[in-house]
Amino acid sequence: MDKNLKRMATMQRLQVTGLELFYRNGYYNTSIDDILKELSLSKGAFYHHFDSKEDFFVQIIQNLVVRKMYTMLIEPIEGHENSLELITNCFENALETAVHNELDFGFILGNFISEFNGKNPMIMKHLSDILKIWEVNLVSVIQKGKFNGYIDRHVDSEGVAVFLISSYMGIRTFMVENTPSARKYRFMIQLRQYFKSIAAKKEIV
Amino acid sequence: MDKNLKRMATMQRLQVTGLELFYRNGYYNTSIDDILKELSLSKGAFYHHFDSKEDFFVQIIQNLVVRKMYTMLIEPIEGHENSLELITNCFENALETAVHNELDFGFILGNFISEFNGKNPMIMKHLSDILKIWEVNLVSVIQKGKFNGYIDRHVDSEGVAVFLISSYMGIRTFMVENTPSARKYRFMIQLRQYFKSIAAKKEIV
DNA sequence: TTAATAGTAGACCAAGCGGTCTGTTTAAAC
DNA sequence: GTTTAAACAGACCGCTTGGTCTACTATTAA
Repeated sequence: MDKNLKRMATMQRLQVTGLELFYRNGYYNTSIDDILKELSLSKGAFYHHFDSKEDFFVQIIQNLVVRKMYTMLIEPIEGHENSLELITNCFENALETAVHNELDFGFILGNFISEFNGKNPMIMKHLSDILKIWEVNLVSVIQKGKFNGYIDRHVDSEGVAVFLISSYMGIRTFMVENTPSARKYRFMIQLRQYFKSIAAKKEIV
Repeated sequence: MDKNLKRMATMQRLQVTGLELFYRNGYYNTSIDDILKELSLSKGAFYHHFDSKEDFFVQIIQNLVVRKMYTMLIEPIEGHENSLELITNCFENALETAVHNELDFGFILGNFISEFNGKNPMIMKHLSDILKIWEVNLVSVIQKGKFNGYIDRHVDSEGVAVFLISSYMGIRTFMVENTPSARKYRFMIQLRQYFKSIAAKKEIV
């Protein structure tokens, strides 16, 4: 095989498995040997491709996490239809994959933020940046919703974004603890309730 | 000093410092030596009082965390006044202590749940129990609010509780990441907005 | 005063960690 | 075919971890 392709393939395999394990067991609780064992690779291979465990993790964030974030939580809410409906569907889908215990990149962020908070400012910076992307996109979608007449013009777009991100990260933590499907269901109903309250009041003019 | 008093005092000191460090650095990332160093105590002292690190942690949960949970998040919302107002004030206060980086026991729970999820079912059970206490109390307060005419009788009390716990744990994670005070402010406004939407509609009869 | 025991100190251990280093295999370049 | 460098294997190192064990000290009961 072409050397460069082989390099890419190995790095990709390491990163995918790495994220999987970091997600399941946490960063500090996952050893490099754990990842290597899963792939039947050696220390030599790992340190040939990555400088350190930290460098490895940062690359995972920048490659896998950012990309998935876009496809799961950002792209689905872009468009010119009803913003609130788009966000609702997006959350619905994201939480549904979470019910089935698949990788959920909104949740991953929250998890890692708790883990690295106060310990590794450099990694925190990277996590913050991604969260910021999500936040900025939410704000702009909400503002679009105001212009399009779907959302009440008096609401604070920034505030809604903060509230949405919070409740999403929160329900995800709460879902791992017990009865994920039932909690998702209840959560979505209350989210719709909240959305109704910030929707534009019809024909008051 | 009386031996039994001394025993209690040492155990208490260990637990308080232990919780502090576990909260700041995580359970797996805090060594027993870290705690011992802080108090200038030895391994001998520790293992004379506790069977293991795990046993130590469980005792912290059962003593400190449960108690603080009551004083911070449960007792403040008991009473016969407007439930929604009580909860609002309670969240306001709890988040304010969080802004000042003090121990926040609602957040502690969320943090530990992420950390132990899938790793230590026994500890997860203990954390779940505490969360359940919070949840049950919220539900009963909300139901009281319905009876008292403060909350719309059609809302799902269980759902509201899920939504509240989620958003609380979520905003706490989000607050550690950046500008805690501003985010708290924005969050509270949206929470009030949500509360308004589930409040009993006045004199429609 | 003495015997017994709770409390404490800290050397020690095996296991696991991130990371290094040397040697071997593999594949592209000539 | 030979050379060269990338890809990989795995022994090894220094350090930290949770936990044990033996010895010393302080306190209480007799």
